[in-house]
Amino acid sequence: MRVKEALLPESVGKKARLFGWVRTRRDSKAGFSFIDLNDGSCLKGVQVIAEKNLSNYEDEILKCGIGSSVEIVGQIVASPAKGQATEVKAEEIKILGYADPATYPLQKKETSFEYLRSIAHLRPRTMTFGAVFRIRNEICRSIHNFFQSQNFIYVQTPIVTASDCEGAGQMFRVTTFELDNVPKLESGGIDFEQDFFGKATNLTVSGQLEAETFATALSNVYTFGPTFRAENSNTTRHLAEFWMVEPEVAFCDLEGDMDLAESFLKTIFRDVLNNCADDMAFLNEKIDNTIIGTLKGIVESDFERLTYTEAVDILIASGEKFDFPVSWGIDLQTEHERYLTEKKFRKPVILTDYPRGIKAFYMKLNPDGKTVRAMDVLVPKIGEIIGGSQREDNLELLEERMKESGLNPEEYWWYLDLRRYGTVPHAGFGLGLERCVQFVTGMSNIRDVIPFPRAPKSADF
RNA sequence: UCCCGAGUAGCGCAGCGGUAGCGCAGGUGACUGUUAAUCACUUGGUCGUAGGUUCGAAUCCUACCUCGGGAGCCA
Repeated sequence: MRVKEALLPESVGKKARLFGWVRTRRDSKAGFSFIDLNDGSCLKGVQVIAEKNLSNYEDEILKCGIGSSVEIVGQIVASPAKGQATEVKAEEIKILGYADPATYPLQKKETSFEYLRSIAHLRPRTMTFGAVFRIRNEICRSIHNFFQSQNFIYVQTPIVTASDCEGAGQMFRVTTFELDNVPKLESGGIDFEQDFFGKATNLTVSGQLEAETFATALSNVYTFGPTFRAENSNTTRHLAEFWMVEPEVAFCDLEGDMDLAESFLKTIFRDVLNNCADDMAFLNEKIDNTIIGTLKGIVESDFERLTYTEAVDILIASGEKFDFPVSWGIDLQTEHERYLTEKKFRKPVILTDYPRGIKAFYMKLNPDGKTVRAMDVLVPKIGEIIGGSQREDNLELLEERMKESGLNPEEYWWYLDLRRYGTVPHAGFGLGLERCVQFVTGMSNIRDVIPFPRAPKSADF
């Protein structure tokens, strides 16, 4: 039985065999101890009563402190004291593994997230991280449910890619070369033909282009996997390795894309509110007392939708003093996005139709020739949580945009084939999983919502 | 990468030119159907690293390292 079940009032009267870790132990001279047992199945631990008539009470139970792992067999009874409905009257307690209280890094007291990052192998045992990672799991389940229930096909796109540029950021090189002896061409360049794949390869920065190939065959698809960016970003919302969800939908325009993104986020938030109530209540109390209210508000209202041009007009007319002045054509700064989401509208905002010059080559050109059918979903505090677009489905325009972006269309022959043979309007977006978890949980640093964060100068564990 | 800020006991912090302190954790004892239990006593630190200024540096200066916050890049 898991602790979660042992806590239910209807479990009273049942016999239980529980496994878990000791959170705290309180001894009573009256001849028994309270053991707070947690197994990660839920936020709370179950209170175990260990009486001194247990054969190993003196020499084992009184020595098992915080962090020790135990197996407990006992009867679930109604608790006579406040604080819990049930407790376990132990009949047998086996110590599976001691944790020396003098050196065990976790304490009963709250510990800084900064320090917990340095013991990332133990931090899942804390209340906060347990809650965060149960919620992260619920979000992942919700993501799959959302797409599967609408007959999207889950496609696994490659992690190693030979596209030398997918339009997004610095990439990690993948090679089997000995770095102190890299084969060179006579011209002095690197001879990638001798490398493992016979060409230069990198870790993927996005599965989108590959997902498009499946969308133009299976209609509705999504990817969900790790993504890598070698940017030297040192912020609370960037990682070098993160997880991204990328739906791609054929026969869909930007409006359909926005509708999908909005119902997608609402579904995730609703599922978390419904299925992680205890964990959310805990985080709402300890981390950020606005998260539950914010999520409920979002689920019940419509996202604000406006064009980039309208947003620029609003920002100019706002009278706010921005560090970066606003004018049509600039990329919006964090301060501008925050004004829109946190001050002006106080809810998620979808911005569309950005200037072509600041967006990726694959986004569909509007008839005005100046803007593209892009959309960014912005949320308070986090900023961009989803970035998407309707894709350029016109062969000539796409080739033109590639050249404009300094890309060689020949290297993307397979991508262009999708427009050459039976092209269709299609659209999609990318959701940064960790940013979503951050937004939902209120955790301020993205490194605290992924089990083992990878960031510049940081790849421990 | 840029701009700030911080590195002092296992953890959280104070001290900011004159012989290193508090809370929590750990240890010992008392007390108790307890809830981050409580109370008393107690162990524990070449003050991030390397230089420099000074009679004297945790404290002032320089460089470096690491961490945090903000910015850029983005998800």
